[in-house]
Amino acid sequence: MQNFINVILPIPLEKLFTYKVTSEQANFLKPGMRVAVPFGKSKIYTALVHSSHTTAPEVYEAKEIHQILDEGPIVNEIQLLHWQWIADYYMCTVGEVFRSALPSAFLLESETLILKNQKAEVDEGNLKDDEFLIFEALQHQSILKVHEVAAIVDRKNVLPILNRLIEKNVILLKEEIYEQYKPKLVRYVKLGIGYQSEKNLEKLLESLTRAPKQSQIILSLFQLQATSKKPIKVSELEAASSSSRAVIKTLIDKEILEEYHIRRDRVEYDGNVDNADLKSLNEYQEKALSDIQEAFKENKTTLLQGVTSSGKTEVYVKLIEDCIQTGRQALYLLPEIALTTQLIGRLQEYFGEKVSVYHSKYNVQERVEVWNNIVAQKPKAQIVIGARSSLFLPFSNLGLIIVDEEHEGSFKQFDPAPRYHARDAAIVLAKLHKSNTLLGSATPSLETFNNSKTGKYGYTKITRRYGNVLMPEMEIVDIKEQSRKRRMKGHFSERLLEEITETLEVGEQVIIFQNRRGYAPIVECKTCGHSPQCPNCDVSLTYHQYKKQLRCHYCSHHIALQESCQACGSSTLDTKGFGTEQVEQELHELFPEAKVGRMDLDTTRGKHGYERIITSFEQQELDILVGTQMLTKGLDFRNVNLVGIMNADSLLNFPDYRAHERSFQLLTQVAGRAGRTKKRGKVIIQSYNPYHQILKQVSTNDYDEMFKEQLYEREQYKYPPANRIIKITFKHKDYNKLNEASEWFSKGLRNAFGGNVLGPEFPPVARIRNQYLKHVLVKINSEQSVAQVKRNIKRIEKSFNAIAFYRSVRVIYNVDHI
DNA sequence: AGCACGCCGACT
DNA sequence: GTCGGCGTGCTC
Repeated sequence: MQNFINVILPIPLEKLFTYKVTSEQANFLKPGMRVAVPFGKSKIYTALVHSSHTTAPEVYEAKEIHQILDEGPIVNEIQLLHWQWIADYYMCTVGEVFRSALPSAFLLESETLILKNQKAEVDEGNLKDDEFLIFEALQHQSILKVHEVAAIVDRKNVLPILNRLIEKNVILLKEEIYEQYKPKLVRYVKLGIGYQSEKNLEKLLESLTRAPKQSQIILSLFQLQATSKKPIKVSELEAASSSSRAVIKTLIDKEILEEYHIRRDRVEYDGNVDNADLKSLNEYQEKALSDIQEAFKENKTTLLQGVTSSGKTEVYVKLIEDCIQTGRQALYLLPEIALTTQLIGRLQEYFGEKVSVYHSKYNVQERVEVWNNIVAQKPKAQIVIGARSSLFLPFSNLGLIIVDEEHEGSFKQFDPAPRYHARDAAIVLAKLHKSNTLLGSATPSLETFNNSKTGKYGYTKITRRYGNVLMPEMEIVDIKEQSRKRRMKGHFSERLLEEITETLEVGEQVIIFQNRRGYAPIVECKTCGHSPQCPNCDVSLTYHQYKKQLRCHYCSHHIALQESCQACGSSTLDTKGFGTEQVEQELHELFPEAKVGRMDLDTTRGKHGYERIITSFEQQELDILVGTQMLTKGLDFRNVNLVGIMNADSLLNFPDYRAHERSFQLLTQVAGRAGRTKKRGKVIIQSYNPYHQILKQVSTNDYDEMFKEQLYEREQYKYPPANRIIKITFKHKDYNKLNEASEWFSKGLRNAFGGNVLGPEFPPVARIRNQYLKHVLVKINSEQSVAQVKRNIKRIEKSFNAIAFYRSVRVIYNVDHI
C-alpha cells in the first residue's frame, strides 16, 4: 500500500497536487503541516498538507516530497475551511489565500546556487566574455545566486549561459531551500568553568593587574551577579563596565568568560505589567454594552455606532475582558493606519502581556513569532490586535472578533488576490468558531447599517461624547464666493485664517486636512499648455517640492523638476491644484511664528514613521499639523481645537458611486479630531459647493439622513447594499488586443446576465506601468444566486481562455469591489 | 505564477 | 548564421 498526500501550493492553480510519501511520513504528517515539494523541472515550493490517502493517481506518477518542515500543524482545520470560503467567495484559488495568509518567512522557496566545478580543468580561452565573467567571479566567491549572476553579466535571462557553463564543466548547480526565520538569540556571559570558585578568582584578578579594562569587566560582572540572579547579557555588561565589546571578546577568547545564547521573543511587552483599572463606563456605554451582550446571546453580529470620541474603546475592552475570562481568544481588527502606538499602548495598559500585535510594519520574523505563539496557545497570544491580515492567524478558539472603524475601505484587500474584505471574512470566521462579532464605527458603511436596519445584525449606539463634550461646531465656507472677491490668501479663506490665528493665540493646536500629497498634482506650461506625463502611466506627474521632483503616484517613476517647458522651451511653468506640501508652505508664510508639521505617505515611511510625527504633535512641539486621511484614524490629541478642511470638493466629486458615502465618513472622522476634551471644538470646511447635501449632513451630524438618501440612490442605480457587484478588470499592454478581448468577454456576460453588465470602460487612469486597463461591472440583484452568477462568469472565462489570442489578457475579479 | 520549449527578427 | 525576443503549455 502506498501513501499519498494532497497539498495546497502557493500558486494560482485551482487544484490540489498529489505527492507520494513513505508510511512513516504518512503517520507523522497531519493536515496543516508544511512540506517542501519539487514542482516542475527545478523549483521547490512550500506546500501545505491538505489531506492524506492511499489512492494512487492514475494519469501521472506522483513525485516524492522533498522534506517535512514542521513538527506539528501550523494551520488548523477551521482555517482551512475559512480559506476555502474566501477562495470561493472572492473568486480566487486556495493557493492564493495560502500565500497571503502565512507570514512570508513560512513560505520558503528554493534558490538555485551556482558552484564552481572543482574537479574540472577549465580552458579559459574556451569561454565567452559573459561566461568568463562568471568564471572569474567564482574564483573570488565560491557560491553565486542566480540574481547575482544576472547582476554580473547585466541581463535578465542567464539560464542559457549557465547551461553552457554546465556543459563545459565549469559550474555545478544546486537547489537549496532555507528557512528564513531565525530565532533571535541574545548573547549572555558567565565566568568560565575554571574560575567559578573564589580562590581561582582571586588568582585571576591578580593576573589581570596589568589589564585594568579586563579586571574592571570582571568586577562589574560580579556586581551585576550580586544585584540580580538573572543571566547577564553581554550588552548589559558592556554598559555596566563602560568598556568595549572587544575587551569582553578577549576575555571570552581567553576562556575566562564563557558566552552562551538564549532564544528570546522579539515581540515582548516590556511595559508595566500591573493592569490598569478599566475606567468605569458611563451610562451610555453601559447601555451599549448590555445591548451588545443581549444581541450576542442570539449570536448576532452587532453594530456599535458611537460618535467620535464616545468611548467605544472602553466598551471593547470590557467585552474582550469577558471573552478571555471564559478562556477564549479575542481578535481586535483595525485598519492599518489606525494601529498607532497610542491605541496599542492603551490596550497594553489594560491587558499587559496578554496582547499580541500583528501588522505590516512588523517584520517577517516578528510575525512568525506571533503566529507560533498562537499555535502554541500561549497566554500572551490571548488577545490579538492587528490589521486585516491578522484574520489569518491560527486561532483555535476565538470567542470575539471586534472590527473597529468597520466602514474603512482599507479593510478590503485590493491587490493581489485574495481580494477579500476583512470585515466580511471576519464574520464568516466568527461563525466557524461559533464566536461573536462586533462592528464598531461612528459612520458605519451603508451595507452594515442596512443589515442592522433589517434586523440581520444587532444594533446599538452611543450618541454622547465621553465626558459630555459637545460635538464640534461646523462651519462651511464658500470659497467660490471668496475667490471671486479675491479674498483668499493662497488656498485659505479669511474665516479659516481668523480661526487659526485665534486658536494659536490661546495656545491650542490646529489640524489641516488636505487629501492629496505632494505640492501640486499637475505642472503646466502657460505658453503651450504642455504638462509632464508619466511615460508608463496615463497620468500627469505630481510635483514634490521637498525633493524638487516630479513623481508618478502609480508607478513611482520620477524625474527632476524641469526649469523650462520640455515642449516649447519657455520658462512659464505653473502648477495646478494643490497638495499637503503646498498647504504646509503657505502656512509657513502666513504664520511664520507657528511650527508646522506634515503627515502623509511621504513623511511617515519606515517602521517608526508616524510615531515621530504623532509624538511631537502630542507633546505640542508642533502647532499645526497638515495631513491626508492618515490623520483621521484613531488619533487622540487632547489639545486640538480647530480642524480645517481645505477642499471638500475633491472628495465629493470623486468618480465613484461611493464618493458621497466616503466623503461623509471622512469629513465626520476628521471633524471628530476637534475638541476631544472639555472645550467644544470648531471645524471649518472650505468648499466651492457649500450647499451640497453631504456637507449639510456632515455639519448637522445627520447620519440617518445621509443613509436614507444614499440608500435610495443606490437602489435606483442597482448598487450595493441592495445589489452585489463584481468588478472584472482586464489588463494587457496591447491597447487593441485589450479592447477586443474585453468586448468579447462582456458580450458573453451580457448573454448570461442581460442589462446588469456595465462596460467595458477605461478607468480614469487607463494605463498603469505600461499596462492598459479596462473594467466591467456585473451587478447581481437579490433574486439571483451569487454563487450561480460566479459559476457562470467562470464558465465564460473558460471559453475566453480557449481563444489563444485572448489568453494573454489578464482577468482580475474583484467581488464586492469598493 | 514560474518556467521550459519552440518559432521569428536584429545583430556578428 | 546565432542570440534573444515572446507566445504556448504544463506543473502532482
